[in-house]
Amino acid sequence: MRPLIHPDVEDVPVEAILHALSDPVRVAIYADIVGQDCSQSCSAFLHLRDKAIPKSTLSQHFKILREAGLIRGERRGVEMHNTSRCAEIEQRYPGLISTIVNAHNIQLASEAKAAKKSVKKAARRAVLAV
Amino acid sequence: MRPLIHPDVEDVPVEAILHALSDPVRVAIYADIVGQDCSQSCSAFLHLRDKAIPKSTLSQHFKILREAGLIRGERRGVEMHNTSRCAEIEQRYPGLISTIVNAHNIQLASEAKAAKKSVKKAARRAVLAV
DNA sequence: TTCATTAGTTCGGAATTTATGAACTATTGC
DNA sequence: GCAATAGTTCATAAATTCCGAACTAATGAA
Repeated sequence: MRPLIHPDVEDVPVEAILHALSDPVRVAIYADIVGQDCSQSCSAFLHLRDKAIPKSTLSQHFKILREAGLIRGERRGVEMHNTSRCAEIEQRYPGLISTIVNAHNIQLASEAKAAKKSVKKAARRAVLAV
Repeated sequence: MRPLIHPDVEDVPVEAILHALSDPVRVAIYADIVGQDCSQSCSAFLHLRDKAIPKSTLSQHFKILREAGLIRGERRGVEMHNTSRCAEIEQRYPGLISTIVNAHNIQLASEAKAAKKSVKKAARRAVLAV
């Protein structure tokens, strides 16, 4: 097995970072890792496993996040420990990570709101249908 | 010819914005359009035409930027007038556009520096080779 | 040690996306 | 009308991404 690649943040073009975070599964994973304040983490993917994302795909996603300099992965025995490298990126591209994660959270919030509304609408329809 | 699509910013997921800006040609175009303060613009692409980017490809790039809600395109006679929709995006995702454009500029600056260095190195090599 | 289990990677081909030349549309000016 | 210009669309070639199957590497139990 090849060793994991962790590029110097200086060598990562912004496009690579944006590309890494332009996938819904990857932003979700990344926001999750950043969210738990760079501390513990067994693998942010257990709750994604349910969503039927095959592990080979997840492995690729983690690789892309790693090679965009976004996360650091360390083998801990049989499993992987992933931590965010936000401090390093902050140094090179100030504000980038926090605004993106923030935007992602805004989106999650508005999705949740929309879902609630559509439930209400469905309920209203159900009432009208009686 | 189909009419141009300009989605409501509310309907654009962050991923679409990040994806649109994860291409070197597109960030360059977009940074350029944002750069000229949402005012004039004939088409930010004249200087890219030199770089041998075919016009069908450029057309696609503009389409992707438009459909990510990043720019507004208006036909003005035979040509296109493109303006940034940064104010609308700022409202929904505060700071997102400015930090990304900023990061892009930081990268351009460091690339310019690296290029200068490598010129100096080449010059040094040339001297040593005499 | 050997076997089984768990976590993750790698490989290869299918599915999807992107790039681009050629043909087309729409507008302007002659 | 015709020619020129700016941009779009279409079809297909090229590049990416997805994902199942096979593999590796570490752990624990027998």
